[in-house]
Amino acid sequence: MNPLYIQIKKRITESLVGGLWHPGHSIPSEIELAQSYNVSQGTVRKAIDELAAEKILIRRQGKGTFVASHNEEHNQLRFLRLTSSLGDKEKLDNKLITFEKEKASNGLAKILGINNASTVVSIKRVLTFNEKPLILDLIKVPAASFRGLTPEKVIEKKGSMYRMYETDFGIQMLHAKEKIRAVTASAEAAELLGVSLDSPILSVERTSFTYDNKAIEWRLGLCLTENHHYATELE
Amino acid sequence: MNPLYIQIKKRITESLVGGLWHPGHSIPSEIELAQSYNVSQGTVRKAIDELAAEKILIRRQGKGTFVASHNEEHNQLRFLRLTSSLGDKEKLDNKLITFEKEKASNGLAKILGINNASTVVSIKRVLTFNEKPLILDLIKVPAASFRGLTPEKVIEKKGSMYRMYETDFGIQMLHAKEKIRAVTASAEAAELLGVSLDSPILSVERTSFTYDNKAIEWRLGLCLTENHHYATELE
DNA sequence: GAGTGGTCTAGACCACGGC
DNA sequence: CCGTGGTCTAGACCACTCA
Repeated sequence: MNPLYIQIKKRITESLVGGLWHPGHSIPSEIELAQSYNVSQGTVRKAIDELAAEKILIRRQGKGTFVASHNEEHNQLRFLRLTSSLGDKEKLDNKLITFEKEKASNGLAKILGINNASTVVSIKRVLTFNEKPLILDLIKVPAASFRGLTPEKVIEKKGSMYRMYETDFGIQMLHAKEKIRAVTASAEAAELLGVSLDSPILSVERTSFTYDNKAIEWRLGLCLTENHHYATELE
Repeated sequence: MNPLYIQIKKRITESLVGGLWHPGHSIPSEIELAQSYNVSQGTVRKAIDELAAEKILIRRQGKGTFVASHNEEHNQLRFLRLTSSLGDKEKLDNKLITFEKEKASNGLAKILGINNASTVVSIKRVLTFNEKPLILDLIKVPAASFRGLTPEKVIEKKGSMYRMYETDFGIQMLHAKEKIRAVTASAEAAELLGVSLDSPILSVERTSFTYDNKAIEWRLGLCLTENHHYATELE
């Protein structure tokens, strides 16, 4: 049998997945949870500690424990690791290129955990910083999970896809895996990013996950790294 | 005043830095530490919990708590994020190109936290996988911290620089920051890696740190990513 | 002042490793 | 069997937030 605090953690996660508690709002206090689960406060505390470490919950002394939300300004770019090498502040913008529905390839279906040839929404866009194109994104999400996703919504949200997923579809991005390569610009990428053919491009392939490691989005980002770099930390 | 467990954590870290306990060996049991620090076992436990989360200590139920070591086989490549896209097992090898001592530039001195124009050891090498060149590394470390570092040592250790730092110089790599870019192959890189001029190359600039965030090594890795990718996780 | 999370303690019992 | 870390509990007190 699993340790008690792991079971409590699971039950809390289930309440989160089930939508019992909502992002940005508080969950019951440790004492209340301890009573309703019939365990000691210390056990609830340990369960919440882990969820807080995973950034799924946020503790605030004196106020309570809250469901993490990515709506706040400073969280907008939580998953955007590309930063200016000069350290200047930049104005982010979003230009939609295409918005289509299509059948998922076998590989994509496997990654997203959906049936072969299920419908996916395919979005192509260019992110600009200070009016200059920097990233060409190709994004694919299961249509079934995002009914009502329209080109207008993508444009309206100005590039904050993950924020839109949360507010409009109740789907939260919790973590992601990336594969990074150096490639040369294709004809399309060269044109959309405004560089010459065969310029070096940083290719970032990302699969994003929500609760319980359920894949929810696949995307390929092609980034210019002349004045920017991808920052990461090894531990 | 800091919480007690933070103070205990600091005292444990000091013992590690001071070399009182050695990598791979066990530290005193929680009960002994609690007695010698005059705190409860729970407080020591919380301090060790954090150090274990940072992979500085390793707990083993029934055996004790050990100082993390990177000598084990499976830890060899802890900081090598480049993996084969095909998933095959590969034979790693190491070819030393140049080994020189030089004066640190101002930028490098600042990164490494040493005086301007201090002497650094500069190493250039090529890492091969299955006999094929894959990474061109340029490594710079403060000469003062690595007295006795010779070309022979680099060759002998077959690419495990961090292992050598630990066993031969008592310096442990704990974490690192990286900046990643896509660039084109210089004439030198093209020749050493066996690709054509202007091929796309993944540039990985790394600064590595030991205890207390002290920088200890700077390196630039130029990687071929035709059949490999750099893997990372966002959380 | 009431309620929240944060720290600290003391003690009980469990699970694992090695003698 | 003993000693280790791992879990769980109960209770005390502190620090912070807000009415």
